[in-house]
Amino acid sequence: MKVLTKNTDYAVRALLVLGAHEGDYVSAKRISDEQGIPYQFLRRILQELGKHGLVSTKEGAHGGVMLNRDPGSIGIREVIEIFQGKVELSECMFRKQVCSNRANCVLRHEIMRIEQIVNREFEQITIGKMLRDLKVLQRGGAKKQEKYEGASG
Amino acid sequence: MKVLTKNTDYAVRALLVLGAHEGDYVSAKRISDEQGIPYQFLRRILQELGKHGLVSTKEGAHGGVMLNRDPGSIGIREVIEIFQGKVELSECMFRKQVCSNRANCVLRHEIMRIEQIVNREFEQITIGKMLRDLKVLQRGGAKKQEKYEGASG
DNA sequence: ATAACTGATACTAAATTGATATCAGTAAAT
DNA sequence: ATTTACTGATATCAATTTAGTATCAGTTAT
Repeated sequence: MKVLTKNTDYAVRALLVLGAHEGDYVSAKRISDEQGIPYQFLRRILQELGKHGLVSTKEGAHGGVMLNRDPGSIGIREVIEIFQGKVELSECMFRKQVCSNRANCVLRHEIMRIEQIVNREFEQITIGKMLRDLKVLQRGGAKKQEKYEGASG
Repeated sequence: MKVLTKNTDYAVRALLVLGAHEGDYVSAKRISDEQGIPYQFLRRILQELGKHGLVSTKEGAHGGVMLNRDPGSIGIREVIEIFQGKVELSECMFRKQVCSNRANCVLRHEIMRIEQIVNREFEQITIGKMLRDLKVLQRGGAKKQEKYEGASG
């Protein structure tokens, strides 16, 4: 059971790159190369992020994509919702006979409680927070490296 | 984004029915009818639950399926893992260049922390707990009804 | 004019999900 | 012993989702 799809995965990685170059337009090509994300796939993802206002774009040569929001305001939850829809555990796991009184369904409450926890947690992981963590890693890391240009798995 | 599939949904509902008839063999047909679950689909689900030791089965006339464990020991997490595999947010969202130092990856830590929260929560919702909640509902509910034999949505 | 870009779609392959169908075997009731 | 009510084990299928590719048109810096 994989919770996050490639869409979301790639989007987050792209946002991290953009966050590391705030104020600059970065081309899809470059992000694709640096992150090893299939180019055309990434293109669509970036366009989607654009439609949702997370990034702004500039056409033509020297164009590209630029982060349009404070990295700290972009939580994983938002990205997930763009590409995978709202997190729902089940339409209603108990909509059938087991739970006849849907309105008061205690169990449904239980499920929704977890949904809220998950959403809150996802919301608290922001691009900004991730960038800070990455910087700590890079400063404290064993071997020095160019920004995102290393090649390791 | 739906977290729980029909497999899991149906399995939980079946386990609830079985939990309400502890010690008795209940046929797939009956569960299917009572819960509105497609018969053949349910059959496979019950067989799977059998293979994992959650239920025991009895062939032939008057046979069926019986709960093989204490309802309180069966958490949703276990059911999810049987039908959807372990809950993983992503193989490793940051396995590529963004996170070069995989072993110490702080972000991965963050993701795994959420995974643990989700798993813990799912684990704490047990068939036993659900059954208790259902009984409270039924005692306190507006209209009386036969055990699971009503028909409402 | 050309190279380096984005916008917008159309398309495809593979995997997953939900569901159905079939045949064989077992056990209780008659 | 035959019928009826069951499970065991698979095979098959359609729809949807996921991941990825391809194409054409338009924009901008040089």
